[in-house]
Formats: sequence, structure tokens, C-alpha cells
Amino acid sequence: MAYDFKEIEKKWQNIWEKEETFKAKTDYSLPKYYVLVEFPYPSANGLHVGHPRSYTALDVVARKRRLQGFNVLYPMGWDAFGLPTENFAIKNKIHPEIITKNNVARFKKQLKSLGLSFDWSREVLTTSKDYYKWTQWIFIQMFKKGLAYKKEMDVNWCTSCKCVLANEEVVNSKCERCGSDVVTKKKSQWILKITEYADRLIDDLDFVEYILPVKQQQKNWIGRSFGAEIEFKTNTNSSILVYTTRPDTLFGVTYMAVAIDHPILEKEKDKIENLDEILKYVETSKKKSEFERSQLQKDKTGIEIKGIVAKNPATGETIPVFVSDYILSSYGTGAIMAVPAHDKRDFEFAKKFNIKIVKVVESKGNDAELNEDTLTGKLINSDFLNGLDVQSAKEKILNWLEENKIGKRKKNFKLRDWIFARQRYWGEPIPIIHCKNCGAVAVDESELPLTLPQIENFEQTEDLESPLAAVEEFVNVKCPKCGADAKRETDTMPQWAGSSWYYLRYCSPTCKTALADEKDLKYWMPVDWYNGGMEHTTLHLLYSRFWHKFLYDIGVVEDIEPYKKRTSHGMILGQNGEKMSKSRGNVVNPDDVVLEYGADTFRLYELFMGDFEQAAPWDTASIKGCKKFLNRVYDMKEFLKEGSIRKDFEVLINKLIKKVSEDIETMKFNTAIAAMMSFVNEIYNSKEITKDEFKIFLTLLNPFAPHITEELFSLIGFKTQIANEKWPTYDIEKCIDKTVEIVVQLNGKVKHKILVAKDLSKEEILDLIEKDEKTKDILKDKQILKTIVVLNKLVNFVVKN
RNA sequence: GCCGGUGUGGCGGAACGGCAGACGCGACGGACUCAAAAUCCGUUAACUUCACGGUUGUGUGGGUUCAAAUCCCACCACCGGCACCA
Repeated sequence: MAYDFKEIEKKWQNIWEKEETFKAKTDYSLPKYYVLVEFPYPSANGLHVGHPRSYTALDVVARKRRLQGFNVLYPMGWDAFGLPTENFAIKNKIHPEIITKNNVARFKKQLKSLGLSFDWSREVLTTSKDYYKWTQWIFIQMFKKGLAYKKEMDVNWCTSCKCVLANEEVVNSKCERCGSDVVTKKKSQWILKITEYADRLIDDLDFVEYILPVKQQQKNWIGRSFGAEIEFKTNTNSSILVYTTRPDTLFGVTYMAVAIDHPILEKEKDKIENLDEILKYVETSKKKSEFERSQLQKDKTGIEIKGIVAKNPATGETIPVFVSDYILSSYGTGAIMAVPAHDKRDFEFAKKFNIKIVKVVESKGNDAELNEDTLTGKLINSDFLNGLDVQSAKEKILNWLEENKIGKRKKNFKLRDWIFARQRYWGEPIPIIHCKNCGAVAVDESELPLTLPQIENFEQTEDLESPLAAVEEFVNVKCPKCGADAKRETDTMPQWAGSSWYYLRYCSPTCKTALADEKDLKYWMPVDWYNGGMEHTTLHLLYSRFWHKFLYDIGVVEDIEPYKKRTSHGMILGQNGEKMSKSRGNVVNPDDVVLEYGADTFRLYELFMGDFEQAAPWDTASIKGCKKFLNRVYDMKEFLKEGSIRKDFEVLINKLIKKVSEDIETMKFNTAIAAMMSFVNEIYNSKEITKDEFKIFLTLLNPFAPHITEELFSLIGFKTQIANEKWPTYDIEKCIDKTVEIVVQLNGKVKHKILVAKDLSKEEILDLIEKDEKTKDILKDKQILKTIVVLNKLVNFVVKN
């Protein structure tokens, strides 16, 4: 029979709220466990079924930890600054603050209907003044330490929207939203020196428990490489510095190439014979969009710089110097030593410009062919390096370079500094004042929060400035240092600012004197288990690790890493297997599911639908299976009789406890649920369950389906709540069946099975098997070559046919 | 191109050297019902056999092993990330 989930779920949600069941305790003598999920961006669309996958999964973890006796912190909040709200505000002429308030209310109502065990008393909102005060405070500390600086750089400007776009908003040189042309303009931008932490962001990954793909992706993104910086002298008494990861191939360098904005072009312009030609090339290259450049990857272009030649420091040979747009000015030194024999790009270039190709690592194939397999061979054509393997050659040449002061060991990163400014209204104002005399001066900390002025027009100005630039009473201030007339910075912080430290605020959300109270931080940090989407690996996750390390350096936090463990959930796809989106029309609203099936069924299905770490398509029809299961659980009380665990149920129960306990830890929620389903099927076969058995089962199911289990718990006569019970433990001795099924195989193929007592010796098993009629039949006329016995498992007869 | 992931029934997925397809959906048959829904019981990889049974099956091709979805080698397809990073 179907149970009345509407009433039951409402009843228990009210009880939990009234009794503050899930409020983190302030008794800091208890062992703590901090469970964290990425807080949502409260969009106008409301919650979609993808959000709760992470929330229910870690709700299971949080509830289990509480039952295990931990003082659990499982908080929730809102990451509310950002573009979608601002665009909505512009379009509908509503203040973003009001929109945020409405969206938050809706999200909260939706989340509450799912019975998630969040401690709502610690809710944080990144757009509240009490919160962004501390976001600004952190920025000021970074500014004071020289980690925040301003730099002139190219920005994307949409000619139609008249606004600066983030790189992600530019698709094929067009504006993602309106499709108009995007051009680059110069603008002075705030930058955070995340590169200063690059080494630590890689090295400290050794101390955390992140799933492998996350670690790999972060490492790739940071892109550390070890090599050398080598100086090449020119005939003009100047020099060109290059970065290479393969100094051992120095003898194979037959030309050099520099980026289109390399300083040598300016410095040596008097000596360049074909300057006009080069300037023309530079101009055309600059006009090429990112898109065109990537399209033209195969067809290398460039111009030889006439009048300048360089000397290969190893061979002493004179080599030509080119300017080419395949050299990135933002990586390394903006100049390369080219080894056409062993680098694909250099090879293509050399072919096109008829440059000599010298092979320096022995490998199969023609001398004039490209050979990229350069890790296994021995060095050739390389004087004192000849005959060495790559590794030793590298060492030897590095020493040689350093002894002769030609070059030095050097490492490089792909990671760039973080552009930390948006010309937008709906963000944290950057607390800086620009003074003619003093330069950039931080707002005095006593004046924080620097609040967003109330305005009505949220659009950017024509001259690339944020809407704040039009608010005179905001902009015009006195310099805090010298008192002269000065102007406020009008840029705001990017979306990622508030989320870079929110996990700290949850520890003491109302602290007025610091971003969080020292005692609270000491007790709760680090986060024990953090789950979130893979899409945040290189942005949010990396940014917040960076901020945390900075806060560690200035003594605010005690741990070098914020998150002890990081896991990730697979995406929930639409019924058709495609990504859920409004435009595809395949979005499922959790409200509808909760209304029709109830929160417990919804939660269960979210976790049962597939491997948690893998993407899975939503299937409305399949939800019924979870609903049916809960109905059967509800009706199980009809089979109830008083008593403790029955002897012949001991193994079944112990195995179930083990399975569910372990599967939660490894996030195999789907198999944990499957095991509980099997157990229920078993009970339906025997039509009997004792009170003690039922209690254990309900406790195991409770983290998954908290409402129905609490209801049943009280229905069968318990006066307490499961939430106040203990997580059941199992006895490993009792997880083993007393009889085992031995599979009889013939040449590895299963023929039949016999049931025997467990832990029989090899001889005993063989004895039993040989007496067995069926086995005799199978082995009739067969010549046994070999017999393999695996204790408690199988017997395999290898026969001749 | 580089890094990571995934390929198993009609579908979602289990099993991760030892019974392939747990659990669930769907489908089919039956019970209950005037009927439907709900519920309950049974069947459900393919081919083959009246039946007992047999054969083939975990992306493809090889290999290791008494035994491979699982380990090794080579390849293919799809998904995600990075991408002229020297």
C-alpha cells in the first residue's frame, strides 16, 4: 500500500526544524566532521534535478557521520553575485538585490522540501554586506602584500552590447549572447598573482585526498615544466633569451623565432633591414583573431629578420632569426630556439622556409625527417653529448650552460595570473582609491564594507567603465593617505571572489571582528569532505585553494589546504541522454517529482539511478521502482514480531551493515540501495522480521530516506528518533556464510554447483565432488589432466577432448 | 596532438582474476478486479533443442592464465578538459 508521504514528510521536516536536529553543536570537545557541497548560484530558473545529486549524496554522508557520533557541520548558502542576475536586472529594470532575494527564497523552499540535513542557522549569502565586507578585507590584505596589482591588458569588447566580456563569453570572435563582433581593447585591470602560488598549488596536492581526475586536471592547468633559459648572442651585440624543456637538443638548433611583440624588434629596429615588411607582418598577425590563429595552426607563417643573426652557443654556427605568430609572447620568454628535427612545429616551419634540419637524437627514419620520439634514443651530432641518453645529456648540458654562464635551469608554468576585475555593477566593489599623489591606496579597513551604491541603470558606460563610474558621490573621495581629491576604483570583483572563502564563513557566520572566529576555524577546519562538479576544478577549486594558502601565510588559518577530500558527481542528463537545458526542453523540475512521489523517493532515485561519479540520464519511469521499494518498506511493519536478531538472519544482517557502510564511504550509493532492496525482498519471502532487525534496517536506510524511516521507527514503538541512534556495526566473523556453493567447472566452463560446508580442505571438497553423481556423469570417459581447487569457491577439471 | 574518463541485455546499471547481467525500469504471462490503476506471483542476453541440454556472448584484434568484462599489448568509438605552452 502506498503511504502518505506528504503528511509524513511535512511532519518530520517540522520536527527537525523545531528541535534543531541538524544544528552543529558548539561543544568543541566532540569529534568534528565538516561536510561541504558547492553552494548554488540562485538563478531565476530555480533548482533543477542536477543540483540535489550532490546535496543528497553528502546528506547521506552527513547523516551517517552524525549517527557515528560526530559533531557534523553541513551548511548551505548562496553564491549570488554575477552576470545572469545582472542581465535579468537590466532587462526587467529590477534591482539585482531584489531578484537575488526572490531567487534565494525559492531555492531555499525547494531545498527544504527535500529534507536535507543542512544547518540552516549558518546560511551565508555572498551579496550581503556582512559577508562581502570580508571578501573586500581579503583583497586588501592581498593588495598590501603585493599580490594584487593593476596591469594594462587586452579585453574583449562587444561592439553591440557595449561591454567587456569574459573569455568564456566569446565564441569564435563573436559575442556569445548577441552574436556581434568582439574586438580587443586596452584596459587597465586588477590582477591577482596566483602564479606566485603555482608550485604550492601543485606540490600540496600530495597532502590531500582528491579524486585522480581532479588532481590531474589541476596539474595540467598549472602546467609546470622544467627546462632551461639559454642566451643566444646576436651579431648586433644584443642577445635573445629562450626557454626550452630540451636543452639537450641544443646542437640541433638551426634557427630562432620570436613573438610578434618581442622587445628586440623595437630595440634593434635600426639594424633590421626589412623593418617595413616585418611591421606589416606584425600588423596582420595582430588582426588575426584567436579563432583564425588556431585554424591556421598547420600553415606556419613568419618573416626572417634581415640584418640580425644569432649564434648557436654550442656549435658556434650562425643561425637566422624569424618573427612568427606561432610564438606566444605570454609563455616563457616569447622567443624559442628551434629544433626542426625533433619538434613538429619547428619542422613545419623549417620545411616552409628551407632551413637546415639537424638530427641530434638517434632514432629510426631519415635524417631529414621529423622525429618526435626523442626520449629513448642516444644523442648524436652533439659533440660532448654524443652517446649519452636523453636524461644524462640534459644534466650534462645544464651543467655546461651554467659553468659557461650561457644559461641556467628554469621552470615555467602555463598558469596565468587571475584577472580580478569586471566592469559590472553586481559584484563586490574593489576597495581601492586612486590618488594622483599616492597612486592606488586601499580603503581603510574600518570603512568596510564598501557598499554598492543604490542605482537604477546597471549598464556599462561607453568607455569600458562599470556603471559605478557614473555615480559621482561614490567615485569622488579624498585620498585616505594625503587627503587630496581622489577617485574610487569602480570595477567590481569577478563571480569567483565570494566563493573563494565561503567555507570559512560557515564556521562562524555571524562573526563581526574577523572573517571567522579563530576558535571556530581551529575546530572546524579543514573541510573533511567536499563534493562538487568537475567544471569547477580549474576555476573555483583552484582559486579557493590559492586564497586559502594566502590566508595561511598571513596567519588567518592553520591548515595549508582547505579541503581534505574532494569528490565529484556525474551530471544528470535529460531523458534523451542530452545535457539538460531549457532550449532542449528536457529540464526536470524537482518540485514535480517531490509532489508526485515524495522527497524520500526523489532522494533515493537521485542516488540509485547510476554510478554517482558517472553521468546518467534521468528516467521518469524508473522512479517508480524507488517508490515501490519504499512502499514495501512501509508495509514491512506487518511482518514485525518482537525479538532480537534471529540466528539464521545474523549473516544477512551483518553483510548488509557492511555493504551499506562501505558503499557510502566509496560513494557507491546505487549498490548500497540495491543491497537494501534485496534485503527487503528477502523479508517478503520469509514474511517475518524482528524488531531488532527492523531497527537496524531502518537506521541503514535513514540517511537515504530520512522521513519514512523516522515515521516507521516511531510507529513500531520507539520513543526516540533514529537521528539520535547509533550507526550499526557489524561483526566480520558473522559476515561469512556457513555453507558455500562450490562451482564445478570443466575446462573453465561452469557445469554445475554443489552446496558444502564452508572452509573444507582441498581433499574434503574433492572427496565430496567425486562422490557426486552429476560430476561423475560429467567426467565420464574424460581424461583428467589437472584439477584446480579454489577453497570455498570452485573446482576446475582440466580434461583432454 | 596531450591529459583524464567510458564502452556489458530493449534501458539505467552490477560484478573489477573464479557462476556475466545483482538491483531497478521496461516487456510478456498469470492472480485480484465488472474494468482500469495499484498490488502480488512467474518469465525475460542471443541462437538452438519437444526436452535434458548445447553453442555464442562484456567495443575490435592479439596475448598471459586451469580460468579474463576484470591483467598485458595494439587499435576503434564516444564524452570531458587543455591545446602553436617550445
